[in-house]
Amino acid sequence: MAQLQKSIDKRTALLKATLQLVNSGGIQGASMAKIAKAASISPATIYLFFSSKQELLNQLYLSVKSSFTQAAFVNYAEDISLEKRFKTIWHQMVHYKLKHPEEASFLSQCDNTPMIDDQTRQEGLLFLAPLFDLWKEGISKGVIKNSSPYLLYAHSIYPMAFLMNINSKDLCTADENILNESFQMAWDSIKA
Amino acid sequence: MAQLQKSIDKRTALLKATLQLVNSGGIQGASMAKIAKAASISPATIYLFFSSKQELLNQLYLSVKSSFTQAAFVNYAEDISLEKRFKTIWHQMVHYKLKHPEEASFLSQCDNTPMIDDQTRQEGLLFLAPLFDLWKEGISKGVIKNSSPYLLYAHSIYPMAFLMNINSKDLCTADENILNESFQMAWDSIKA
Amino acid sequence: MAQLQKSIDKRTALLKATLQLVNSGGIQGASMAKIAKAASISPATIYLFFSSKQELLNQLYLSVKSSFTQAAFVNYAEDISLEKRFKTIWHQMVHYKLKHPEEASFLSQCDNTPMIDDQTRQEGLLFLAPLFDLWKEGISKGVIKNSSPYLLYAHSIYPMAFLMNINSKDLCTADENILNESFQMAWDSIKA
Amino acid sequence: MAQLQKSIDKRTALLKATLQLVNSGGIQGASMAKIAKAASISPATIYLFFSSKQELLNQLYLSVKSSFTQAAFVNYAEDISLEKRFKTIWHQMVHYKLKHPEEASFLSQCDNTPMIDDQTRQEGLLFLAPLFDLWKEGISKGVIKNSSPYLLYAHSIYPMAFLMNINSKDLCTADENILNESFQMAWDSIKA
DNA sequence: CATGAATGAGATTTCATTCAT
DNA sequence: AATGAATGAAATCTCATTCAT
Repeated sequence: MAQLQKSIDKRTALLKATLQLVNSGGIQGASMAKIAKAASISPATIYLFFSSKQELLNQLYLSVKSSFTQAAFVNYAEDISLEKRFKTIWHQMVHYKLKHPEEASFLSQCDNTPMIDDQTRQEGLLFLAPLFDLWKEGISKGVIKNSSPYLLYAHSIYPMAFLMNINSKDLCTADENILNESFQMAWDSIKA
Repeated sequence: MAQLQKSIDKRTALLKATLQLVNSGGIQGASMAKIAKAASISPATIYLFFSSKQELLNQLYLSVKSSFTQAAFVNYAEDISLEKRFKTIWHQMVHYKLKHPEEASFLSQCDNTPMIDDQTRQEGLLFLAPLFDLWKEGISKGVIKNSSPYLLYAHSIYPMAFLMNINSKDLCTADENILNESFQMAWDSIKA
Repeated sequence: MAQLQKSIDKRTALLKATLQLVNSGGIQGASMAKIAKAASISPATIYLFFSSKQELLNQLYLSVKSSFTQAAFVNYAEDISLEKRFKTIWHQMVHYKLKHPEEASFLSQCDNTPMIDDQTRQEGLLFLAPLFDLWKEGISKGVIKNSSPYLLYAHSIYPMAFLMNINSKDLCTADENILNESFQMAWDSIKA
Repeated sequence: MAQLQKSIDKRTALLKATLQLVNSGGIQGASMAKIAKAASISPATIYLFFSSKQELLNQLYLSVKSSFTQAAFVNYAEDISLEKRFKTIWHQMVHYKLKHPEEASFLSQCDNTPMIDDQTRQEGLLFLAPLFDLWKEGISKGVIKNSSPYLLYAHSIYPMAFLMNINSKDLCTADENILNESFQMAWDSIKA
């Protein structure tokens, strides 16, 4: 049991070290040697947990995506209006990204790199199922535009990434007002 | 004069070669050696035009961004309604991205890589001045929401990138209907 | 007693696994980790039986050489003509190599690798004693050329390896005729 | 011209360094780093001449094989008896191997390693064409056994490798007498 | 006795960049 | 101005071996 725990800890330490290194120097900057050193293990040991750098990054992607969506869908009550439910999810997403800038930045960096497999990306999308269901319900109720979930995502969720980006670069501070404005735009774009 | 022309041609050839290589193998895959070979010059010669790989990529970024925005703002008549002017710009942007997938993909890849300097990114935004002016006009006329241009951009232009991404991966075909739906969402999000 | 048997079984499994792995991927391809996995034991356990990879290979060499020569000298009757006795041995050797291509290939691979110690190679030659005795007898009877057994071996036995090699690469099929021709050459080369 | 010469020299130095290292420590022992150091260049520079370690070894194989066969077929007069011509070739081969033990040992090590491609091995065989022609002539004249050249090779040339092996290990000194005996065996095995 | 976990050392290969010409 | 040659440094990954349990 102690052994298993140690193993899990090491895996976690590896994922964490990778996250930080990608954050500070990009995917290129996160070399296996640096990751190993940051996790206080030998480079060779990484390969006991992940068969390649690609797999390490893909696993990290899924891990972060999972953590992100879990935060997004917490406190999810079905007994309130659809708009309010969407608003809750949206704000929880933003809140997560503001509170975990490393995770947010990592996910952004993954958006357009060939290091993340298409299949892994697909798996990552599955975590969004509750949101997709919400939209489906909204469409059937005539509250949401009858469009592909991809389109709804592109216009109501994807803009967050840009917002976080410029926020982290001090071009624009994501204060309460800004966030409310942004949510309003998101909602306006998808509401029927 | 002939000398100067030859110099410009080489620079152009370098930028083009880089664009294609980044497109087919990611930024990592575009090594200086490959770029040199694709442009039919010596690796050493690259450094007569660009002081480093970073600068080459930054210059390419500005070049593509410029080409993109030029296409976006062509046929720009001031005598039609503001919505129609925005619609024209929006569709011309989409049209450019569909017609120049390499450029579109390159810009996407640049969105979150540390290879592009913040300063260069800023310069790139300047090309969007006409759009920002349009929004300012719209705001003063009460047609556009009174928000930061960053927010307006995040919600009405940035979603395109996602759309192009999934289009290129065959998850969703960007046909006429989809584009119209997407524009509607963009407009709904920013209109007052 | 059961313990001892289990120990012997493991040793045998290790040798077998090594043989197969060397056969399919060369000596380089047979890593200790793969050998362990193929023999269903832990890498660390190998070192309870063999002090190093070198020793494992050397032991395997002796084991295969022993098995090969045992097959060669079976049914060895002293009451027939010397040529017929040699012919029997020769054909039994060929037969063994054709029937056990993994063993044959392994021995070939060992011929010129520094992984096999000179001393072990010497020990391997001892298994050929009956053949050397036969030659000594032949020499004294004036039936065999009065040469060093090394020379006799080089010309009458060693060529088999080449034959098996090209047979396994489909350059030449070792059918009945070919084998008879080859034996005739072997005999012609050493007969007085 | 000076540049070209320097390039050729470096290639030659690389081949030579590889030959020596393979000779002293086996193919495994000849790491690219050691080869580079022995040739007094950077590891990266090797790849300007050979695209991989495999190719380096294959090229070396062809180079040595070519040098070996050139030595074998020098002073080749057509106006003497077929047996004498064969004898000349045979002795020149032996002479080369005795004088160039590193080359001889390298060729032996190549016999059974997967690092040498089948195709390269085939190319290597082409160098033996004059010998194969000689045999063909001998067969048609009824002087040589009517067998496949592979068989003739296996019994008259291949034994040399074994001889050189044990010679280099002081098991048996390849003096004049031994060589004459060995040639006699080679000839007896293939003569009609 | 047996092992899963761990690793230091080293393997091959790549790359952005420089330098002599 | 232009370059082919060259490279130091670093990348990913492997392997024979050990050790705490």
